[in-house]
Amino acid sequence: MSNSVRVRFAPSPTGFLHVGGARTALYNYLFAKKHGGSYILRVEDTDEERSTEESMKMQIQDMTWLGLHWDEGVDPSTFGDKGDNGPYRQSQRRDTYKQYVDRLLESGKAFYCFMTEEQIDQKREQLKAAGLPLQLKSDYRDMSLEEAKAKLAEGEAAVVRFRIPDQNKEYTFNDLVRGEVTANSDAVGDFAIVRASGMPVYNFVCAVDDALMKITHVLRGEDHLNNTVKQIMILEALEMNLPEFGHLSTILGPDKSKLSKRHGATSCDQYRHMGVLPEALLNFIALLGWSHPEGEEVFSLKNLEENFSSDRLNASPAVFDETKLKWVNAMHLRKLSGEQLWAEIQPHLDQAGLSFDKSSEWKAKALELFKPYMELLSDSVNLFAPLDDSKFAIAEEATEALTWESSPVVLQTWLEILRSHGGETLSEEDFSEAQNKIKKDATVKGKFLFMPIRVGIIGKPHGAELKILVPLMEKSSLIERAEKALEKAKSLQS
RNA sequence: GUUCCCUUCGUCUAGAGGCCUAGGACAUCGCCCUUUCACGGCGAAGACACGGGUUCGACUCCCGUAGGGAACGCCA
Repeated sequence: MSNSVRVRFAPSPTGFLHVGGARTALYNYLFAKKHGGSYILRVEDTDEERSTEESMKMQIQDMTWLGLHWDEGVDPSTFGDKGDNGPYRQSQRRDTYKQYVDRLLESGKAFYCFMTEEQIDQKREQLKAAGLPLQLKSDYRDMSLEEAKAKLAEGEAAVVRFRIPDQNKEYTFNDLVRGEVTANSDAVGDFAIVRASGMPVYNFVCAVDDALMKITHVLRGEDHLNNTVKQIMILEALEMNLPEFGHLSTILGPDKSKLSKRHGATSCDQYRHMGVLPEALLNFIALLGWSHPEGEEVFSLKNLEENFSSDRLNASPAVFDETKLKWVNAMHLRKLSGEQLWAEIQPHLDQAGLSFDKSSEWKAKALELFKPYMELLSDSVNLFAPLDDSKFAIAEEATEALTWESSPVVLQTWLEILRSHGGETLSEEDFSEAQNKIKKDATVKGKFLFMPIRVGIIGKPHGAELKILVPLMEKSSLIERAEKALEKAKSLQS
């Protein structure tokens, strides 16, 4: 029944949340929403060396930032358990795993293996030399449990391995994104399910937990495709229910190799700091391997929840194109109200040391003006910098305009108009009038009129429309700037 | 080495045998708007990896080849 759908995202806490992980999380989340099911967050921290509490918290924070909230799993605020199928951190489920390991051991479907690393390496070399698949068949696969336990009692170290069937067996399953996938049992060796330390290994815990947590659909990265057979074997050996599987394509870098750090930013955290909105990131990654039924390119999470379906998932790998991400971000930026946008850019302005003690009307107006120029929230820094008096400077590329013969006159006239102006600020009309007056008095037009004024206002030859920019500025500030530009212009004349 | 997966414009993709003269989006280029830049509007250029089948007909189905990716761990 559709309302019993249960999916999970199961990251291992060994670093930041990668955009690929975020996409897997997103698709699982959407799949649950679409079917009115549950979305579970399980933490796969069985690697005691690499897993850290810190990573888990960062990843949880990133997922929360993205707005991908889960129904069950590690609680995002207390980091305890939320839901009835916990604990949700595999490191806390060792007792549970032990029962299932024992079952396999007792039924002879798993065994203790005492091979040393050297012995295993040697065996692999032999297989390689013979041109055979690198699938290990342990020397201990037929040792009785009693005998093995005796060896254990003597203090010998052993891992537990799953016993691969002797005769080749074919496994096929219907992959949600790839259709029928077939694999043979001889494509895998006697794989380890418990380390010598007693901590079980991924393929085992993953399979067992999916069954125990009643997961119905497993949507995960393509890199797990080959693991699926192992997990099916475990589940069958334990007579547990099999979930359905769906293997998502890999996300590639611009050079078409798997997206990695050398390609630049790969973590959600990095994109957040660059000034990408969570919904924009979600929007963009959703399109990496999935397409909207209506062909829409810009949409909200809500829209995604309503329109997602796994049959529009694409099996081929996709290149992560930052240029398009920025465009998507720009589109989302523009949908925000002035108040919302200001809240988003505030941290970026703070970081750049810009501060504006202005009314919310002023902020909204300024933002309305700057929106079309923004792709990333961090672009606000360059946009707003001209409005911060403490940051005013005549830019290098502005000097040419100041060397024109007519420029000092233009600036002088502009200054006089400002000084004789009554109010504290200039309206758009005031500025238009001013421009016309300068045009007449200084007898200049075109860029000779326009450019020096611009430089006298923002210190740069390019930028937003002055008629909207000027009303955002204090007259006193305009005067000060014009004076600086005039001074510079005069010095350049000689 | 072995196995598995993938292959439509530069990039993301639409396409479930005739609707395809292969559609859209980003990027690129041109024009318009604009006394700057951007936004916006209009337009251009740009792809079915290759070879065999199957079929009246193939981007769509099958088989090979090539290319790319992944897996073969006491990592997940």
